[in-house]
Amino acid sequence: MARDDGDDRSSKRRKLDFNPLRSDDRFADDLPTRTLNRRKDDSFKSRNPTPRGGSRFETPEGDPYADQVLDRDWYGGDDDLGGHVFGDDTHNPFGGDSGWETLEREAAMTEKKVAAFSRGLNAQQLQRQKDNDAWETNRMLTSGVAQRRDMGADLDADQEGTRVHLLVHDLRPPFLDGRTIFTKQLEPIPAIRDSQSDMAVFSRKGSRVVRERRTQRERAKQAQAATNVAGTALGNLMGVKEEDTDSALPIAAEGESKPQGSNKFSDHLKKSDGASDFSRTKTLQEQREYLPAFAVREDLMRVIRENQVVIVIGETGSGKTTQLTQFLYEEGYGKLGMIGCTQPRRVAAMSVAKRVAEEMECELGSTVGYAIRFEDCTSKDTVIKYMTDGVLLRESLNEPDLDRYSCIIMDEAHERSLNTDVLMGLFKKILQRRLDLKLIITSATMNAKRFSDFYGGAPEFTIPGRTFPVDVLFHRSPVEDYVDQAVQQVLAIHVGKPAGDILVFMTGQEDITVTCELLQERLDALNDPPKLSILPIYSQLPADLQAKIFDRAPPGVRKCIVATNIAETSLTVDGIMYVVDSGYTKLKVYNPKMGMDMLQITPISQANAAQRSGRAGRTGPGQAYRLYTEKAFRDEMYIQTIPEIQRTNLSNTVLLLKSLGVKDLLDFDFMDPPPQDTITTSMFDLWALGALDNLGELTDLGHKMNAFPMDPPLAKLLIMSVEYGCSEEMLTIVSMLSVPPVFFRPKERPEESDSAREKFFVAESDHLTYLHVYTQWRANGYNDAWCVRHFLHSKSLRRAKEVREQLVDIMKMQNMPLVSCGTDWDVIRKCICSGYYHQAAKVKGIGEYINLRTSVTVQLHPTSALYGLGYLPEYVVYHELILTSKEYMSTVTAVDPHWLAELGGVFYSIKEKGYSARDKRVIETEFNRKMEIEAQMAADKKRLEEKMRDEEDGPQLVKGKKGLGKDRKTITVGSVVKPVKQRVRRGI
DNA sequence: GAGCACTGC
Repeated sequence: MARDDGDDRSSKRRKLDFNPLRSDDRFADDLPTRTLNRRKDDSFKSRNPTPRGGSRFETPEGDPYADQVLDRDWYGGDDDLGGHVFGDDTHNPFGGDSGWETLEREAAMTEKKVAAFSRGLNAQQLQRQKDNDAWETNRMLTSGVAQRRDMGADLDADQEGTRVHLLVHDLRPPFLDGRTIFTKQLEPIPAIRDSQSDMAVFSRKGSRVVRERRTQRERAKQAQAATNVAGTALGNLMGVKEEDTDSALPIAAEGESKPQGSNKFSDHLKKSDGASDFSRTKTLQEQREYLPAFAVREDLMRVIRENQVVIVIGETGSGKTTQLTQFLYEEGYGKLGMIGCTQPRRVAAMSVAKRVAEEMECELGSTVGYAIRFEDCTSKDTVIKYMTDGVLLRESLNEPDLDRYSCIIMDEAHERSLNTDVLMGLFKKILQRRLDLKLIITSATMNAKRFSDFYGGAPEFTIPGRTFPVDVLFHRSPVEDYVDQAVQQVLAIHVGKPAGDILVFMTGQEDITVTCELLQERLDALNDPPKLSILPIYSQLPADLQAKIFDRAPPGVRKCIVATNIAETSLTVDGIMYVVDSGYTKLKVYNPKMGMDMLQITPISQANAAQRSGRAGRTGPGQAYRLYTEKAFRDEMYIQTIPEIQRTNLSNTVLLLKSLGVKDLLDFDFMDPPPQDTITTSMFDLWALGALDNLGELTDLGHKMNAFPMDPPLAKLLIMSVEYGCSEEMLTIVSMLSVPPVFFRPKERPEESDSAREKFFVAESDHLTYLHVYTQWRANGYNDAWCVRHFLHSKSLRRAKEVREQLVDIMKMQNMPLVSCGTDWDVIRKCICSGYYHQAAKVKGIGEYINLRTSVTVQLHPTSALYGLGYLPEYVVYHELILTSKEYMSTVTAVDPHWLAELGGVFYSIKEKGYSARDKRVIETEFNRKMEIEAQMAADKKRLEEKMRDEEDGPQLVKGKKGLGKDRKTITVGSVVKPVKQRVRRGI
């Protein structure tokens, strides 16, 4: 890149004033942390309970309220846990309206509009920007980071008023011309069963008390902002010094600032002291024999001997997960190959393996081992291998028939994780090639028939469970505000019911916080209330606070755990006797039209409800209070949650299947096929990235991308970074993007954490900001205490380090060199542009951008490094869109429009007045490229159409003609594919 | 000028 031309104007009008790759002394460990003490101002919130909450429980003596509430509001449903009969007509009842939120799209942008948006600022804003420019120029010149000549050239360019305009082309690859079907699921699948139902309406509206709290907080914040400018971006720029009041205020995370070695599960498992009387007094063998699975062992083994596929219905407490593998081992299956058992979660794979190793009295990693990402605890002696489903899926890439295994158990298959579903489809074919392979699928009662039907009527075998009865109580009338009602219910239980802990299911962090606050306030308002220990839990909560829910409460104190879904399957707390179920959850749904995932509050499914209620019956009989009517349960909830494969972005999966040799996705036997829209969007994205060619076949780039366990755009960044000579830096950026957010922003100290974050900003790029954070962390010895001081999640950073190490290994294996570009951030930004050009946006207004291709208006997120820049870069690319109150771009980097045209030639070309010689050259090359692309597309289209004609002549011969059979022995299709309407082409 | 359930490679 010619930096000295002076006409490379839009991208680098600002020079970075520090080097993200050098240890920066502002972050040195020994500097005092600059913090603010805001606690005083905050406190009024918690001392000021709502009048309503205060008065309701002030009954003079006793508390008749509790029983009264129960009598009025509750009755036993006829659906106790044992009595549930779930039909198998489960998914996709397409009754009801679409649950998709459709956002208005702007009409296609005309060229005129493009021109109008080119500045997107009014006169006043322009003036402010000019002032800012002048000020910054001055700062840079005086600080010595910039030479006057550079700045002069930039400013001149601005004054000339020559702007670059991008023209946008709406090209689609020939294989996605709208006539091809890829799946049997042509219609989208609504996330909510009936969008007009009470629960759907209430979930859209949200909880009133939560809204009230939110506005209260905002008002308090405004009041604060008025009296204090320090701690803001402006404050920092102006050099406002803040008092070091840190010592007076221990923050929540400080307590865990002691160095924590690693994220390895083995470390976490040591502290589990769940030893019951039973486990202390009985030998391991006696414990095994006590399990229900033990009693049915002979029958089960016979069924497995006689059938290739068996569905095992293992109820909670049956011991299936630990015993099945051992039975198979004792039966001799281990001599024929490994016995594999997949788990949907890492912790489960690890802890179950540990338990089985103990029972078999062998070292973990010898006969019994486990494999999860970052930890392969197996050896050549391993016979019983526990693993996550993702690990097995990756193994199938290298070993398509899974030859090393004699049996595979897919545990918890009813959860229908994306990986499980893909494996299910793969097994359909594998089993036909490998008649000696045994497949055992374990499932909860209600899904068993689906699995059985899928595998041609495989036998079902039930292992009884060992749980206690749970009384299920439905609310009499629809509950409009689930948070308020949940709080009332908990208090009613607390004051009116015998001892036993309470578990409340909420949707997310905000709900949980409000619930806890309200509970405490209303409890405090009671006259001498019994003691209640209120404990929130959600995954984002720091680990030490999470651990508190497992501590036994002191005598006479009741525990009340307020949790997200995390307590539904991932965490099991003993001693829960009461469950309060809000009936809602946050569900990730994919909107292919907008190409984005969103988290939507939705009513839970009946299966979720059963799972939640069941949590009350682990250690004794329990009660479940459902904050919805029995009618709502029956009519407004899906029987099963829509499987993940039908509500998520599938570019990853499509890429995987393509490289597994699945040429025609229509032929792939999904238990529940993903919707057409989702597949076409995913394919389009892959094509736009260059992973699929114009005919829909995997390209070399696509093959390479498959080696990396991450989303396709990130994999592409890594591959491109080798060409650009910045793979060291890109490895870090990609790792940071693959972990949960690193910036910690506690509600109690928003300003401090904001200013801490701002200190890491690299102008014009959030990607580079991440690089900066990581390099600083490394420069400070990967120190946890340093993270706490700078409001960073050390857990995420450590995870990023692990991811990075794994990616380095893969790069080495792929013979991709690790090279550093030193301090040339333009190279990194250009490389970023090469991976994200399909997600580019142009400035439209203050903090507002418009997606170049889709014309969807998107916002710059206030946490972006570009926000406080003082001006808005004209063109940006972004990592992803997140929908909260608005559509926000998250992780944004400013780019040069020339880069977009050069790298994303399929979509963009340059239109420009006042050409310089360089621009002319660029434009000519781009024009030639464009012509090439168009010629290629036309040729491919012709080829494709010829192929299509061939196929219509002889539908049954298609496979041979497509050349599918050449390098594979047999092509078998599990079930008969329905004949496709003529003139509609089959999938590629 | 804001806030994101849970997994997994």
